[in-house]
Amino acid sequence: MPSMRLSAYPIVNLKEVPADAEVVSHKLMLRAGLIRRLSAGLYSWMPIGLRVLRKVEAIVREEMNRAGALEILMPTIQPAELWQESGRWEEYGPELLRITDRHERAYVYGPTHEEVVTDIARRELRSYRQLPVNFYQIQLKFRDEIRPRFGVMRSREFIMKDAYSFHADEASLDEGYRRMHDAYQRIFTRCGLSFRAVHADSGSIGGTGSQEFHVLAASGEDAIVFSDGDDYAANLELAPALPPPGGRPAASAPLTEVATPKAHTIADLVTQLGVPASQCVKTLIVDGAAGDLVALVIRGDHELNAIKAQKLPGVANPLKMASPDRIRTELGAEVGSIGPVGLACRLVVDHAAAALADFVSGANKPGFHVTGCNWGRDLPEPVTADLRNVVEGDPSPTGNGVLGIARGIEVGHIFKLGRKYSAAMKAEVADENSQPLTVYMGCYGIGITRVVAAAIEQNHDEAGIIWPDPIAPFKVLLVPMNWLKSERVREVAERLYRELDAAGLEPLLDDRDARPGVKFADGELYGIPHRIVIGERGLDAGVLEYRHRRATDNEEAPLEGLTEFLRERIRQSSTGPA
RNA sequence: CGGGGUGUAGCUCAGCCUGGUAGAGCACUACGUUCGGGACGUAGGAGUCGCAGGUUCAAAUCCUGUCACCCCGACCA
Repeated sequence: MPSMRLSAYPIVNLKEVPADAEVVSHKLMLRAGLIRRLSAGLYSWMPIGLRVLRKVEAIVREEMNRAGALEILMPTIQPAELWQESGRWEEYGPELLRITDRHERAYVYGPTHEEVVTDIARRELRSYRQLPVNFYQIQLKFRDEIRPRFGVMRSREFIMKDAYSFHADEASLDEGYRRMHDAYQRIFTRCGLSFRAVHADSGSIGGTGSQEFHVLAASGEDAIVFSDGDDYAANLELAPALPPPGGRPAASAPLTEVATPKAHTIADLVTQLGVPASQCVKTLIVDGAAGDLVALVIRGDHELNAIKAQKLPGVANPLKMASPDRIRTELGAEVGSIGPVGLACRLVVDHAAAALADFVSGANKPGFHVTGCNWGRDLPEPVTADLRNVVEGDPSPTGNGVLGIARGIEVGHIFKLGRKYSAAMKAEVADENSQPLTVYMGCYGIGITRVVAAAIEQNHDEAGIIWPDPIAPFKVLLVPMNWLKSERVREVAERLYRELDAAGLEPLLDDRDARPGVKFADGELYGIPHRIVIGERGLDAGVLEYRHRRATDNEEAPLEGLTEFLRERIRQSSTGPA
């Protein structure tokens, strides 16, 4: 990529951030002038931002090619017929931007390309001997998000690398999936990011296996569960909560009704009755699949896991909380004082709640709760299930170690699709007996634009961005002091700029007539990892000053052989992500 | 979609309640001083007050409509 002189760069960076920026990456990208907003969820990439984007793309492209995938480019606009054929014209909902051309023909602006690529496959692929094959592209997508936010992190238009593999059998699909998994590991490692591959819910796209790749960052939107005992990692939605070890303690207290005026929450109970939340039980009423109601019982200190709950037989999917009116008329209870005792409703009890003795719950009577409640004595032995989110310290489902929870930003997702699209769209090849064989598919995405934002979320400080070397827009920032007046500084700076440029170290020369403080501050905002200061002071001693963006002190750098010096520093800072 | 909020200079915002013909800081231009951690002075340019209608002698300000943008919301038992 070409190097650059800042005097030729017209984009002014901002001291104050536009009021609508909430997350750091959005603020910093705006401040540094990497992106500019055009409209809700639509951003232009400015020169320096584009450089970063291109670097990520280049790494992705190299690793996809290395993994044997073939790059193609499919249109962003797709005919509605394909979506009608796959069934997603109805399924996809308002996120799908539907457009009509001058002939009143229906199109969509593609939010993803399964249909188009499957269409390519069924036209081009004739024989099982052409399999397996993996087509990928790096292309714009559009998803009409209800509420685009966080800048480029959740925008409506974004750049995605999407790959689709086609296989003759499941073993081949497994193998292709594994290759993509390995390629993703290499991609995010090469980007210099700290990340985790986690087991995921395959959700609406369907299919059998799926993993998400998350960049770890405190501001991440997703909770990721991982074990300290092995490499188990999963989405919070998916992590199973094991039943507590050991049996249930014996009942020791009598069932007692207590007045609890104005206690509507577990927190109220804790303060009014002086019991820990873990001795309370909450009873949530949800719609059943058959139009009935189902009561879900979990411990007071736990949270309901909607994904787990809606997978229960007899529970409406998607999960829907019952309306207070229905609860009143059909169960004769008020929200806020519901309990399992004597409730005229099917009960499903979380393992942890089922292991309680002498617990507290609602009395199904406004203003009253019951204490000393016991399964098998005051009410039947419960039907149990896993209903809750795991919490820190729960045992790992693999049996090794305990679980911790971290936050992550989803930047990649790999799926085994199976035959969902190939069957719907008749993507068939001839098998060894010339019989039609419906192909197996996998799909693999990386949010390229989101990777850029995630890299910033993970790597920044008060002063600005700290790019990992491999995706930094420039590797080296040259800051000449007293640029206008000192001919000596100017000569050295020019020489070094040409030298570093020729060596491929992508220098950015700050040749603006600006005060040093401004140059330093801007350099830190931009996050250029390696900085060289050229000043009279150093030149007198025959040296330059070097400082890594993460360092707090300067060190000497040689005037002669600077290229080698920097190569070594770059090697060091590229080896390990922070 | 429901609820709330905001549209005034490139950016951040004041002015609106109580109508009288538009301001500050940053940014920008010119000159001078300054110059190793976001300088200072002087002078200056820049705004259809989102848009349309209405009320009024007079509207950024009041009324109606409209558009755009932002925030919150399905974990309450």
